[in-house]
Amino acid sequence: MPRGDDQRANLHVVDKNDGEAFKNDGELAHKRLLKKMESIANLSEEEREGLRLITGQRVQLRAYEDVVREGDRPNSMCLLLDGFLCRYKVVEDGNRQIMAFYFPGDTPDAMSLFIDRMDHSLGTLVPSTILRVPHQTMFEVFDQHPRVGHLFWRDTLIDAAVFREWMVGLGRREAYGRLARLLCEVMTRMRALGLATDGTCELPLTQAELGDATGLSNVHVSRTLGELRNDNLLEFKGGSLTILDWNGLAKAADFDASYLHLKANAA
Amino acid sequence: MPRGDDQRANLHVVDKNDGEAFKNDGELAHKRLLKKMESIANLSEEEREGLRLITGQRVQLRAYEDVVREGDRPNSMCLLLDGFLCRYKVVEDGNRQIMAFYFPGDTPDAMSLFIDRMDHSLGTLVPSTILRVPHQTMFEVFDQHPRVGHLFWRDTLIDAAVFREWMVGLGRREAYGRLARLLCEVMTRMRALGLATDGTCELPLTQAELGDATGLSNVHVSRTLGELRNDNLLEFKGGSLTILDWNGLAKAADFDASYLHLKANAA
DNA sequence: CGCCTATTTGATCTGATTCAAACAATGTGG
DNA sequence: CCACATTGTTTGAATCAGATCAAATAGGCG
Repeated sequence: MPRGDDQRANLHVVDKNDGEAFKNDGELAHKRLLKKMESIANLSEEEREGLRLITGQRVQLRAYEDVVREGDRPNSMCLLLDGFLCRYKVVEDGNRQIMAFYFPGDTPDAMSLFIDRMDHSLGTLVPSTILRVPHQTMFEVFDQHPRVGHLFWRDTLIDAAVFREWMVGLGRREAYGRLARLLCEVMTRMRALGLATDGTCELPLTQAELGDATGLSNVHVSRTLGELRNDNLLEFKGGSLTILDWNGLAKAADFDASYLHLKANAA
Repeated sequence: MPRGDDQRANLHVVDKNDGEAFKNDGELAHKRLLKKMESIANLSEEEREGLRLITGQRVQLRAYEDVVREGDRPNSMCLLLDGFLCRYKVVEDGNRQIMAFYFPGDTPDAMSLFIDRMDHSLGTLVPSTILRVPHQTMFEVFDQHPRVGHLFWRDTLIDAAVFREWMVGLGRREAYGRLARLLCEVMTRMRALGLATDGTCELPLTQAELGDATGLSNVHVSRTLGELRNDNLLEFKGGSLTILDWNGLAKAADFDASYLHLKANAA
């Protein structure tokens, strides 16, 4: 990311829920991946076993650091273990468009398995831990367990469905609903990953970043967020989002989670 | 599509180039698919053979007819043989966002292989011919030829890359560049499929449809297109696009085709 | 020719941007 | 522990890109 600082370093720990200690990285990785994949598919025992084979090197990143950058030709795929990532692209006038947010368990650059050169960047928003899984490893797993490949394929397709939904927001919805929608989506996905409690979840974003994601200026985000607050729909401060009135917000957002293609029990 | 009419039925034949007659559907399908896949990957002989196994039922559609509709649970995948499709979603106020255009050789609903329920619709813009390939068939091909599966996976990932590019346009670029970009993309893709000659290709869209794709009103599309014309960058009428000054247009659009991930010889 | 749809052009309005300044919160160094 | 620096948020005023409304014009087609 453009900014190299680390100001908000200790603002944020994504996973407060599980106090358990993990014997090794593999165990945490497996837990995260399992939780994620279970949110989008019913896993067979074979698939679970296949997922267990996905291992790699643990890497700790600071806030506002790039995982991969436009133009890179990565030979590994990242699994987010803890933290918060975004996919973004910077346009010539310096403006930035954030195209997606990623949470623990996500594998946001699975695309690099079949696309050599990154056409955008992926960066952290807070200090984050990732697992770098060699492409080689992934292809071996796919060879042995084609169904696991299909799981990841499904995941990349859902990722694309989210892009489409954002496109509709950017092209055809105004600020109020657009923001409402984004916040509904974040909460829904966080919930599915077990990372939300009582309508509250971590969302360590500045209003400018929210603007980069919704195609709005930071000023207008401030105003619009103010409206949402005024309408008693939500609270958003200190890097944390609380939805006070889910039905109200979902209605304002015209939100229907089906584009996330979550399994019934996860949604 | 909302409109059920067939007004522009004989306005348009996409593939004027090949006068060849095809003994059967399979041959045309194979030709189209090969051309498409060759534009995004270097194919091995095995992959070519695998692609040949992809067969199905030929279906003729009128203009403005849906191939699949939001909410559907298709059990087949469509390969566009001739015509012109778009992916779109309608929002509550009646506005529409077009999310992608598809040309002969594209398989725009490959996603349905791994996503049960359509979260958007896919419709024709002119009379079109598709091949309906049962999911079953596709899975059998993937089983026998995993590399063919990977080709399609790559294709769905490139599709997603195009969504991202459009997102950036919708969120962060103004009308002039946004429109210029779309037209650069269309021309580049058509050229890669061998469906453009001398900077001219078919683009059977109304200005309102162009607006639905760029998130602009038809009125503003008219004005902006006027500017592009005034700047001697292009001509657009009669369902056909001619780019008069590629460098000029690409510059205005800040267009870099790398997000299309075409093979060097195709780009 | 006449109908229908698409395009163009003009006038007005508005959601959102930009510029600017005040204010709040958080972290840093003395 | 306080003062200062930095970054983020809020509010106000001016401006602008694009939408909307409305009417005129142009193209195809039966």
